[in-house]
Amino acid sequence: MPATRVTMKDIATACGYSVNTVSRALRGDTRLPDSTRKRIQQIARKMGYIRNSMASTLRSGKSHTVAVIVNDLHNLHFCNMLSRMDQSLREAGYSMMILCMQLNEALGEQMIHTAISQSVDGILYFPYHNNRSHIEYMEKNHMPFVLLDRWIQNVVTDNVRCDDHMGGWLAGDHLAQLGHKRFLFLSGVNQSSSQIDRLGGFLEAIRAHGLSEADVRVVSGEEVERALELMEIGKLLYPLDYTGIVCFRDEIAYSAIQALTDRGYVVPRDFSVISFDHLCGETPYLPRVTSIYSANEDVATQGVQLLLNRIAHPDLPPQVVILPVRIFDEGTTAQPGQVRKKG
Amino acid sequence: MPATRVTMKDIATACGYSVNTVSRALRGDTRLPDSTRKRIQQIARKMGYIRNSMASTLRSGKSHTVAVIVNDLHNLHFCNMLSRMDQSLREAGYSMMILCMQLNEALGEQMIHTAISQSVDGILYFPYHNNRSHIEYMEKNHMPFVLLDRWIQNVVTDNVRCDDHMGGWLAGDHLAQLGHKRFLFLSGVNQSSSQIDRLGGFLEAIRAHGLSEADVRVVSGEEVERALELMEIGKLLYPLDYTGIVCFRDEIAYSAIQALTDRGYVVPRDFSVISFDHLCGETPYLPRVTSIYSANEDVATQGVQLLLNRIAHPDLPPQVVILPVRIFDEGTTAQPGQVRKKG
DNA sequence: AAATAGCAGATTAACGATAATATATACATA
DNA sequence: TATGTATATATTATCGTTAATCTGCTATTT
Repeated sequence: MPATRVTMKDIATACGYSVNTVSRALRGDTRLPDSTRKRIQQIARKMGYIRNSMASTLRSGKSHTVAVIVNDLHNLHFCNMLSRMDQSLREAGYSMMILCMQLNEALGEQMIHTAISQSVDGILYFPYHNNRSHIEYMEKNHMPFVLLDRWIQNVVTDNVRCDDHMGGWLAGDHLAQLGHKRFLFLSGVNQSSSQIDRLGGFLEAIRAHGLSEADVRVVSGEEVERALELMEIGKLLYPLDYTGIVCFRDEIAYSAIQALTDRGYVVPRDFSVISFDHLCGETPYLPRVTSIYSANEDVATQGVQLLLNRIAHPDLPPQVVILPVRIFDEGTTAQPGQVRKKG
Repeated sequence: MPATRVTMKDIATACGYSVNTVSRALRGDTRLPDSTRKRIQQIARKMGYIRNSMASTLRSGKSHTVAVIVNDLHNLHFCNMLSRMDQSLREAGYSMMILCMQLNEALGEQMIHTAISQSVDGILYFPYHNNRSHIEYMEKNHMPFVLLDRWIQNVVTDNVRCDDHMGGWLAGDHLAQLGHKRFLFLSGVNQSSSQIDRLGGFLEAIRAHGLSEADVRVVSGEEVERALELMEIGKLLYPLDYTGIVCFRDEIAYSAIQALTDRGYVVPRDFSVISFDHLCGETPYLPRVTSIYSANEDVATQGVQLLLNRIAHPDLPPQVVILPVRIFDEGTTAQPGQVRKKG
């Protein structure tokens, strides 16, 4: 084995054709006679040839690679979607490059920079905060992209997300119908569109049941502070007689239920807990929480679809896909009982 | 804004230097006068220049990118490590490319192929089965690589893993010391070195307590069959009077505890459960299971270290790092009580 | 038989960067 | 003054591939 990689030139000399003919044979150009094409392909295989994508991309301008820019690899919600995207993209002949901001959206521009530098054909972007600048950076560089999961204020662009408003409405309607009158809304990071929509839908639903915004206490905190906030649930709840707890995402619900259980409360006897994502549907070992399911796999596949479409047709008008949601009852909600400490 | 990307040539014409000088300035070559370098850098920034990595890699032969080949993105154990690796690599000036086999190791060769095609400088490889062929493929192509988490029979190469034998020993010693006499060992996929080592260590420990292999029932199953297998725990356990359950990884333990609880058993009163990974240490919302902690973050950082070292010094002798393990008691083990159904 | 079209394949010129080499100037040395 | 040395920059070749263009040759048309 030589120390350097086999190139098309090597194949060309080995089989007596020109480099160009080898290139076309290996790309499956049908304008070559079948016999020639097959012979070259066979020799290439025998020589262990591996195409140099750098050269190919440099010359052709197409990398057949898509970057996915994501916030956090610890988050199962994201990981599940990444897995699906990887599959969809591979099926379409694309590679996926994962770029992770490690919860620090300031790195977002750097990630986009890397993606452009690597000549990706497009970007699947999961916005975190409600931040325009990264969008503008992609636009400035003529990079096709699709926003996933959330929307950004005043940005009209390709976007795939779930019907968060409807999700919030379903949660509110569910709890109100059970008879709950006061609520704790444990939200995630401020200013994300998901949070605004879910809360909005929730309020709309309870208003329809004769309740008002005054009956909801919204607690929000940065990811890192979540645990701390939750430690105070007991304090927040008891004097105000909340019985319904709405969590912005399942992980918050897990922690909330844990905190409640640790304090001797029983779910759903003392508190009803409802959440979003329904992670346990996809990942069997996770705790089961009544949750609004938002078809993550569709966000992934449709996102890929939209992006590939955008790459092929840069001048199409922006397309927005809003996916339906439904509620999965896993038994963590019930009619309100009396709120009290056990034992 | 022009429709095409800004190149070094554009910068060169804009500032009156040659392309070569621009290239050196942007790479921070100190043999250029400070004034020139800074001026060029500033102009480049103002023009929104983004280096074309394809061209750079093609010419220089270095991509400053490392591929991580992993099995499954749904697995938190992997995701946690990916996150760390991403961090370590970025700090060292490298990018990370994640390639996922989707639990199908047959795709492994294809992943390596992709990595080589993308001119990565090295590969961090998580072996799944005990399979030599992929290793040989990397060697044949002179690709620096480090095996992570597991070792492969008869393969001597850079390798970072935890002391699985000691881990198994700790688990066995812990349960035997509590007084357990019969065990169920719920293993993951067959033939992985982790499983062999953990089981080996476990057996060694219980032998030291006067017990034997006959006291252990090993149940193994492919990932996909895990759920099914676990549904039979009740059947397997009761007639044979097992009280100690060792799970190959935390997710199996979660499912096992769930299955036991569903059947009316109480952990640890009826069964002691011990496991490996201690995921709940890193991911707070996960169920707490007494578990052998294997310093995942060190596997990640040391793996990166070894690989970068190997890239820099291809002729060093192979290096193996075995990381220490310790037990975290989360209260799912206790002295054996009577095994019986509740209610 | 001349003109045309189609085919198989070769030749040449990029893509955008970096490495190797060359040049021109300024200054120091003998 | 001639020579050497360092500095600052330019010129040229090259990485491996693909795109555009070109050359023969054979077969078909008129």
